[in-house]
Amino acid sequence: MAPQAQDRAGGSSEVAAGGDKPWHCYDTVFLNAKAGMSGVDKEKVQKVVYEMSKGSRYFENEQRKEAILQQRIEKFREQAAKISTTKLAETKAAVDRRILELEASRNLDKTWMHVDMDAFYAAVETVEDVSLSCKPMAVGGMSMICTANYEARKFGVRAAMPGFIACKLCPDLVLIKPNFEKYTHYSELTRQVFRLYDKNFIARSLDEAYLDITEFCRTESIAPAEVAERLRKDVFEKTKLTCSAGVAANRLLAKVCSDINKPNGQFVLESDREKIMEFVSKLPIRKVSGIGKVTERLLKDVLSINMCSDLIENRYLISALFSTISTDFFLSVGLGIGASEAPHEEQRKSISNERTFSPTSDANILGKILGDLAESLSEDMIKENLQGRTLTLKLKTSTFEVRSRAVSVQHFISSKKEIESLAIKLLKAELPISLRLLGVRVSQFKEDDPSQKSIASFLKDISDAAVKDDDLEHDYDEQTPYLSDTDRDTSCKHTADQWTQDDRCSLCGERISSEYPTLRQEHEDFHFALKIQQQDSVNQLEVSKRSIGKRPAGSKNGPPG
DNA sequence: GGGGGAAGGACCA
DNA sequence: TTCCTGGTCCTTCCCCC
Repeated sequence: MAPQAQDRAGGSSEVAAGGDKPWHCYDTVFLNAKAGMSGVDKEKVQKVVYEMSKGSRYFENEQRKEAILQQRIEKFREQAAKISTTKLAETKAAVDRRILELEASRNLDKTWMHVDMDAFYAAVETVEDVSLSCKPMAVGGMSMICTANYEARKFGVRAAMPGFIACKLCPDLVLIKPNFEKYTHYSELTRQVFRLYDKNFIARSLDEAYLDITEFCRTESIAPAEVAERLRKDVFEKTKLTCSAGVAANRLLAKVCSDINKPNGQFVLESDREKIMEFVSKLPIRKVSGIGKVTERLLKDVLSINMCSDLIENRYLISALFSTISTDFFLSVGLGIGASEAPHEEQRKSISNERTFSPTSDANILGKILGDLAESLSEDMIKENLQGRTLTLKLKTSTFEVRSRAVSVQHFISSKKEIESLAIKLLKAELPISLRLLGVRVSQFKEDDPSQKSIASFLKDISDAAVKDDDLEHDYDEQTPYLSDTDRDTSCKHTADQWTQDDRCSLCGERISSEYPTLRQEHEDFHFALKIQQQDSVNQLEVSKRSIGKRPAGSKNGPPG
């Protein structure tokens, strides 16, 4: 897994330098060449992108980020200059030991293939409308392009580029609206082929997958190169789409290899340590998945690292400057070591929904958008049977600054009302504000699904939890900011029909917020269960009720007990 | 000082 | 006139114990 975050940024110090070619200062991700863009007039593209962008709020924000990056680079340089020879000597032993450990973990017995469909969305559109085949075409809209065909790439048009800039670069560009149902259908056709080679293949997106072809090569007694050719032929016959493949001893290298002879090509890297080290010595760091624009700048500008082998040459400085996780990643890349075992089944960690709109500071409009987002997120969560206890509100200001605000509750939420109510609370704390994007995300999922349980097991669970932890008073985390005491839900020991209009229990006077219907529902479910379990003693049930909304026994996701 | 939540950011397709 | 969306992981900061 790639390390990310702040300590992996970098920079060339031309930010607002100006000069007679000011566009050289403006570095965006879509100036990075992709397959099919080798003959592009980079100078012209850079100039057009700069001219179209300068002065905009987006551009100003990019400059702000660039300035921050520069500061980080300077800080790193200062730190690097301060590292004494004594400190480096101390680092040396640990780093060399780590390299030996990584070498010991190198596995050359596996054969991985990375398959990448060529300009997938654009290719699907062309299969369905052959007249597009010789025209420059991109899938996307005026604000953003998802992918461009190879004709369009000749003009410098590529994914992640705004459509209006693409149209300036290529006035004859045909823009097609994305149709994800269509792409999903074709993706499934490719996956039917992948399954024949590795039934446990790892799908990374609609157009990419990793296949462990070790067994296939062995049982069929054929070389990996032949397997790749056969698979690509099968995919084409099934879909009329071309793909590229990379074969290597691990997924990190296989991914790099699939890009080498793109489009409609393949590259096999022999599973031999010497060959791998030679390959890595000529591999620019930016080609590695996990090293993006910022990390590349940091490594280049601070340590003059350009090729992956430079990571090993600079290993002591890297170790002294970066975190253990980052250092481990860089050393692995430098040695050409990557994951070669099948990964554990990955579980979703969060689910979200966001929307960009014309900048507005109208609280009513923002509230309406939040309501729509909450509704669609709730639908997605219900479809996937998910409930979570942390809600994060994402905001992008009209000046493109991104912020997030989060709140955790002690019960699990999934309904529109709960999501909306928490999101509105977080938004209110930010007003007045002018925004161009709002997003809602729910995380910290329930580990097991209570809807699958019988009422009896539900009762048993809450009863078990109660005897482990019986001092719950409030439904919110004690430390949660943004919420006053009056916002806190309070558990109650009485029956559902004793709630008054203002959600206060008529017997004990404690308050339950009407804004958290799940808790309320749980309460009512509990009393419903109470009626059908009349043989249980009142005492036992009161204990059970007090634990509703708390961490299930043994759960890692709950708040501290 | 360690654990955990919140915030921000890098990166990927 | 128009610079996305949805997801993961990492780091830093801060609070609490």
